[in-house]
Amino acid sequence: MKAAFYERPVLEVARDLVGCVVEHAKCSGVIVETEAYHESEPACHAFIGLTQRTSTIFGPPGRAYVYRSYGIHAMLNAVCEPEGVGAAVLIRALQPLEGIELMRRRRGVVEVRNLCSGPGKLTQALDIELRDNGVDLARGPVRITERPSAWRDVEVVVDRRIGITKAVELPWRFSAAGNRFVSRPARPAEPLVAAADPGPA
DNA sequence: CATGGGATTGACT
DNA sequence: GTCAATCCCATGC
Repeated sequence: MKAAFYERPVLEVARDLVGCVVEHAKCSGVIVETEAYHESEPACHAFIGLTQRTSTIFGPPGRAYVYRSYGIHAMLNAVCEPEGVGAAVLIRALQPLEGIELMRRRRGVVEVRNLCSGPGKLTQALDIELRDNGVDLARGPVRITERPSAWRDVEVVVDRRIGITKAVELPWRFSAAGNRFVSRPARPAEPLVAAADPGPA
């Protein structure tokens, strides 16, 4: 997709990326889970402002922002909104499409469901690393392309982001409804009216 | 230059 | 459920 796709409100891009395809190093998968991050909220790296680490997030939309987490895992994000605004979409899970044997070798596991069902897993499966920080996602080597026809009308559900300690209440995680390749299934949405069973506290 | 904190994962009780 | 691995970067002396 071209830069115009990413130069929009980050929540829209995060929703629309579900169903699109990520490809790199002879492997590909359909995005089934994303999270949005924006400079206005403290869970976003860009919240602290422009630093060496965050310069990619403030750069032109449509680039990859890749950083290391917990010293071990590389995280893949798509930079969004106009240049100068710090916003990005974290790619959290893929449904494997091509190169499954190669993914198995890279991951050291056999179960297809375990190849890309987490942000650190999918970068390992597709061999995405810090060297890919800043690459143009329309040109590659890491590339994101449009939804295959079977995913054209995928149903997307929303709930809270995972694994953060700040701004935990924001419903900024998007996943393909009922998909088995997500890192964690979405919680059912809060009912608008209290049900007969109030549930836990 | 020293220190602390992770947008996680896998192994283990 | 608990917990440690491990590295990059931001911050403070």
